[in-house]
Amino acid sequence: MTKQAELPKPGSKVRGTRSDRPIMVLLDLLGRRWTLRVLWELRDGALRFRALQERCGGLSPTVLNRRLAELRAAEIVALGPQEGYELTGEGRKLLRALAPLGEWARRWAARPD
Amino acid sequence: MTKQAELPKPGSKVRGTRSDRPIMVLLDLLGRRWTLRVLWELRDGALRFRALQERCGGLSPTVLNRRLAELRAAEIVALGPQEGYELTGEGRKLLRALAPLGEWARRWAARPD
DNA sequence: CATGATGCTACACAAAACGTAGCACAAGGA
DNA sequence: TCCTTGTGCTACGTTTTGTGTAGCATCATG
Repeated sequence: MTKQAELPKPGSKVRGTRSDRPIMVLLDLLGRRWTLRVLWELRDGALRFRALQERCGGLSPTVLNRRLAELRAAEIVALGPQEGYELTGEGRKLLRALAPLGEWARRWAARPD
Repeated sequence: MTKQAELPKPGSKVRGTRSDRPIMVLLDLLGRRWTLRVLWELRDGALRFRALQERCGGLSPTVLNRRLAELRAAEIVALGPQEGYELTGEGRKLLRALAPLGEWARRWAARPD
């Protein structure tokens, strides 16, 4: 066993944060490098470790593994033995809550500079 | 003038990402440490530099300044001379797109472990 | 001309992420 | 049996990013 994934959970102090409000915990978790991207890439179904890594532009396995451990500890992502990494029920809800970002990003990218 | 804020914009390659799709650019921007938190803290109105710093648990001015530069370059945040840092019109829309997170986080924190 | 508030920078140190290599295990085929 | 392929994952040296503290320049106020 290696080091336990540092799952931010209410009650424990969060990286640089004194608050234990759920939203802070969540923002901390999602604010780590690649986390949002990983979730996004899982939106259409399960992916195996290496496939996920490739989708994310070949990020280092070190970080991918850590992010996956965190997301699994948070019960947002699960590893199915056949299917690979996939969103849990809650994970899918989270992604749905994140969905408006796609629309916003498209308009944002088209802004006149 | 110091180093230009590395504004991810479509067309430029994004940190570790070869894609120029707007959503990737956005996920990269929001996935930097403290970015989501800073936006969240600005949800109720403008804050001055030091106030914002304190709200974020006293993060270092170095990083806060960099994040603010990025968000200003992205036209998500603006600095009003009297009011302080505040969300732009687009910024407010982005935060509205992010709003469901609060609800999700509350249910998520209450999950039975 | 002090005082306090503003935004911001410098710098030495620590933590996080990167890139590459490779391990242990299991399944499939020769 | 041995070879290959794919699985998730770890080691380790380098680079990038963030931290913590100090302090600067500017401006308004007393």
